[in-house]
Amino acid sequence: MPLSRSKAVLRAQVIKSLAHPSRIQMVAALESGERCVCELAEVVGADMSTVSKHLALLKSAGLVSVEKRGLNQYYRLKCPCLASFFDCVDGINETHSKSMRAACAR
Amino acid sequence: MPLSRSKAVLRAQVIKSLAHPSRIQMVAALESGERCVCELAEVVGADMSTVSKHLALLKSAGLVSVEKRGLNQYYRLKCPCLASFFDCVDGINETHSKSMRAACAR
DNA sequence: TGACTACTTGGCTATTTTTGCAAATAGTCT
DNA sequence: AGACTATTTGCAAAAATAGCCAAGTAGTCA
Repeated sequence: MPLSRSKAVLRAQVIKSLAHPSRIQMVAALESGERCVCELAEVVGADMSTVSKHLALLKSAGLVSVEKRGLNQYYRLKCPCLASFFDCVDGINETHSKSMRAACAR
Repeated sequence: MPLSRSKAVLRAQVIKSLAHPSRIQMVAALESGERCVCELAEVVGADMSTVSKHLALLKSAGLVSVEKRGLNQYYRLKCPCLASFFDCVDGINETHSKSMRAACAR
């Protein structure tokens, strides 16, 4: 039985939220602990308003949570499985770049 | 040390290739074995040309490989880790929908 | 209260992605 | 060769994303 469209849409919402280099860098930064928006803006080198929108996306996908302390909003990862998720992605890239090199050498 | 931009871009290429409901349905269908383009078009309910383009994307990201036999192009998954990848995604969705319900009940 | 800092939101433009139709390509079969 | 099937490619329109600036909100601190 094929995966239903609605389940595919739910998966896509989460995956889309990770489908941007800046958001991937932000998540990677959050793997070592919570960060406020301006720290993440520093990490990715973008306008704070842009970073804030990226974070809103990650939040609505359920990947991060926020806590306000003083003037700052501290974002943190909600889900411990992302490390293995990225391992899988990196593995695909390694395999793929190898097969690309082999194809070019041919 | 933060994740470099170039590594984040590489990860994003793979993740983007999965960031669409139709492509997710296609990958799910391929989990039970190879499929030709017209079978996958049936699964997602889209024009075959559209499906062909989705598949080209998955291929260039290194997720699938193709083999031509007769008139058909048979696509298959290149990477066994996708199941756990989607488990992680589904887990995020479950956690998130629970917290959404809790927020609404409040 | 007023100045200041951290952040979010609105608005706008630019870019990227998605889609189907039509045309081109490639293999099969008589 | 000619008809037929499966797939890919070119094109153009529509939709979704990303980015920045400016303006608004909220907490802090003198």
